[in-house]
Amino acid sequence: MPSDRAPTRIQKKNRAAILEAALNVFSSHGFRGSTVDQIAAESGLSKPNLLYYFPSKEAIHTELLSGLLETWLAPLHDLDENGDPLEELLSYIRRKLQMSQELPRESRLFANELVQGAPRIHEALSQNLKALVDEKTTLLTKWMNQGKIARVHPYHLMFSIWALTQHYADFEVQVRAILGDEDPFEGAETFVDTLYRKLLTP
Amino acid sequence: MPSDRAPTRIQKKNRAAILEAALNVFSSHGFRGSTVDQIAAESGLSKPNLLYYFPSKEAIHTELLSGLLETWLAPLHDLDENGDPLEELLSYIRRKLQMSQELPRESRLFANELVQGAPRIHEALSQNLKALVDEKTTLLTKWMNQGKIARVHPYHLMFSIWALTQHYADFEVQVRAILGDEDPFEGAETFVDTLYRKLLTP
DNA sequence: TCTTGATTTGACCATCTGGTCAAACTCACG
DNA sequence: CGTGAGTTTGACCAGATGGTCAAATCAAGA
Repeated sequence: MPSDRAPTRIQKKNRAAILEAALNVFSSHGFRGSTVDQIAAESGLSKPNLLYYFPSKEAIHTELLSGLLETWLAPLHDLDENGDPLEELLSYIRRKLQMSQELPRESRLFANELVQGAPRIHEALSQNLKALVDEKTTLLTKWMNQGKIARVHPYHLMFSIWALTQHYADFEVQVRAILGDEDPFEGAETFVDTLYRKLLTP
Repeated sequence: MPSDRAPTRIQKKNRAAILEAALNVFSSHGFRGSTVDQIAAESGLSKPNLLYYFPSKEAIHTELLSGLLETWLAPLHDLDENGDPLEELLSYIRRKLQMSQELPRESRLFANELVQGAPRIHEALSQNLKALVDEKTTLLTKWMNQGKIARVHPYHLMFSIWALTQHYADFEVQVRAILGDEDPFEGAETFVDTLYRKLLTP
């Protein structure tokens, strides 16, 4: 086990390789469906060597999730009280859609965890996420009261944005099976933009 | 193994019990995360007895999925060419939402499979589902051309309906973590109704 | 009631899987 | 270049898991 001193060059490289490999494996097979051997192979390390850097499979998974949570919530964090309400929301939605396109593995990592009842991130949901969402829905309600955007249920508005944007990453196989060669994200951007403009224009 | 004669009373009862148990287990842990022992315990049978009725874990899973696919696609099948376009769509959406509420296990069973790349139902997606969707999107396009509903990308309209309605079943933990005691489906119905009325009213 | 096919089970097996460990090897630095 | 900390690995282990099988039990019709 690496000591608690500053990480060496090799430690940095190998820990990064492991997390990258784990993201691939966990996001495509879920926690239980992934094996340490798979992650080891994918990262180019032997299994004992991998377990020299992380104490357990669970530890890798936990570190991945908590490390990515911040990235995952950043767009919502950035929803700006001082911007134009409709444009702020549309830009949030566009960023979420972009994340589905550029970080589909991350999306599926969380999707896997959530669909199975979130046994390992239940706390983060009802603490961090809940607090952030409450803060932002308060802002949304304010905008609605000011007549800046149409009045809809703010929590369900949130859910709809997550559902719509993450769908393209989480259920990518299905989307591709239907669309064939058509690029999913091209049509998606226009579609969601239209949808939320119509929904939210007062 | 039961012969290929007409199933006995016991066969019917036990096969049903196994499929019911398997739905519970597979939908909450995914295929790989579920064990034959779990399904056996849940169905009240011993493991060898369970394997007397189904040749393998995989066979149970396959039968579940293919058995439920029809139920799952029924609401879309029922989209009626001769009804009022907007009302037909809204009623489809309401039915999908109701299925999320009443059959969340079924929804999560498919979600688990899809998020992991649909290794076991890829064919059904690009055959049955694709054909049905193509048929119905043709109808949607016709309605759009007739000016009965607003013109949007029909495939993405479909995706949005699936994403929005199934979200409440698939990511139920998250929804509940945010909503607290509030009933998800009460707000959801009003929300999606408003949303699709605004989107689709020409 | 007797017989025969259907049903059930305890014991068992091979393989997979997460994890350990001692020994070997490598690297950076004095 | 020598040395000690850091790194790597082959061999191994215990428990979990999917699946088998022969023997025992049960149920329904002749």
